[in-house]
Amino acid sequence: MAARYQVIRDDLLGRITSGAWAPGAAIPNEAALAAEFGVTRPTVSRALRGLVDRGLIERKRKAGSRVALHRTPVTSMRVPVVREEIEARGGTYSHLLLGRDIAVPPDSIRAIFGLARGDTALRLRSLHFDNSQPYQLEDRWISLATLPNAAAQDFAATSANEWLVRQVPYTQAEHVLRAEAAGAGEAAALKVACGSPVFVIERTTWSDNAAITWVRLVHPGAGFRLVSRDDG
Amino acid sequence: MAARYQVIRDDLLGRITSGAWAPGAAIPNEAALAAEFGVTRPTVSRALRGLVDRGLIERKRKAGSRVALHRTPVTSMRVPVVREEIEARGGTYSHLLLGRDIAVPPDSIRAIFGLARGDTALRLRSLHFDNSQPYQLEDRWISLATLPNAAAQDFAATSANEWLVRQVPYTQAEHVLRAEAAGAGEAAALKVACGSPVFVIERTTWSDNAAITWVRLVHPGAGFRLVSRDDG
DNA sequence: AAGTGGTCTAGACCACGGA
DNA sequence: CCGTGGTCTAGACCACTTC
Repeated sequence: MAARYQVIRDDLLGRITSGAWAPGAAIPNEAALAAEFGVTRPTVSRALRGLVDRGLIERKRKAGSRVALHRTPVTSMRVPVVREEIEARGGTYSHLLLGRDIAVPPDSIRAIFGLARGDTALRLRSLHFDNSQPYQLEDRWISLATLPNAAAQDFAATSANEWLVRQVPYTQAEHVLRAEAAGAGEAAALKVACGSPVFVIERTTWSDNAAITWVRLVHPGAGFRLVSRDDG
Repeated sequence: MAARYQVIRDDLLGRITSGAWAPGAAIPNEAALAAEFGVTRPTVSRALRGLVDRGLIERKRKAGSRVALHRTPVTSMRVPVVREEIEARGGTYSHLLLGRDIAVPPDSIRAIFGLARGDTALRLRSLHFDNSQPYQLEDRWISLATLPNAAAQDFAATSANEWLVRQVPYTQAEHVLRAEAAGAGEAAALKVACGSPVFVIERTTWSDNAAITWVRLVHPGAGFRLVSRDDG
């Protein structure tokens, strides 16, 4: 069932977590481990690569391998697609297109999209509902330089996010997470008190170094949590 | 410089992002790609594995490989170590131990630690400063069942987090991120208005399925953002 | 100079799962 | 059944880094 490189990886993982190999300690070289486990060196190499990917060990040629001193606390985070997130909970998803226009974006967006002064982009504002309750307020800019055919698309039926992922697989993304006080407009749309805490996600998405879209997602603070789970 | 498997991986990545291979489309099998690039099959396999890890393609035996339809929006998130985060910005880090006692934890913590009713754990409350400004309020429980020697440790000098990562490399972690309104005590400690938005991180850490610690980190909303960057 | 990890080959066996 | 991906071997060459 389990591949040999996985068995070896987990075995070595156990030596680290059990403390048998303390942080900073040297690890036998690949040849020695290959002999110990009765496999060839490439197999050991693959097992060790898994530990490097998790930030558990550090390797240098000639110097050898060591248990990492400072674990880089990197976890994988899943920023949910609204529809899937809601339907996974058994809720009913719907959304409403609040506004759609082609306009000159603010300088911050302009810089991200690499637009010249006066260039325009597509702006969409919409509201997502979970069982008719406001769940997320979305303010999105789409680069028409990268996706000219977005101008012809009607986003009333399919949401912008669903349309976009179908168009271009993204290669890079950046998320900024913040807690803010709800502004007047946001509070009204989300039906919360003005000034109450909201969870804000700002996501910029690139495909092959070309910016596709920038979006600001606002959740009512009380009704939203982002969970990330990082398995060894 | 670049390894052949990397060159092949990036070449295939380009075919996907350029749209030459649309989402859902079939990819030539490993043998065909090996012939095309003039390498052996294991090298192609490694290149494709990189694309699977990024969620760009899906593979099934016999059925072959396809460009993924639904990109799983998984990004890696770096939850910063306070000291490093502050010092990286050129700030001066300091921290203050507000309280330390051995007590019976609330049921939620008890369940995570797997403790019997009435069992105790170590509780630490501390405040972290960036240039003498409150940066983060920390409320932590440490399982004495897993780490009995924590009871003998003085956490005034080294912060709990720094001590812990030196003790046990963790293998699993779960983060819950939320926006909340500051409570009275929190607001006072962080020097913000009561009810103003705060960014809350709750992290549970396990080593080899044994819970190590649970911590609640509260940041003033205006002064904190979490950035995650996912490179292709 | 020499040890270590990084990669690649040529060939092989096998498990899975669609037809 | 049998094509496909998943893995492993035995051996090799090379790049990097410390000695």
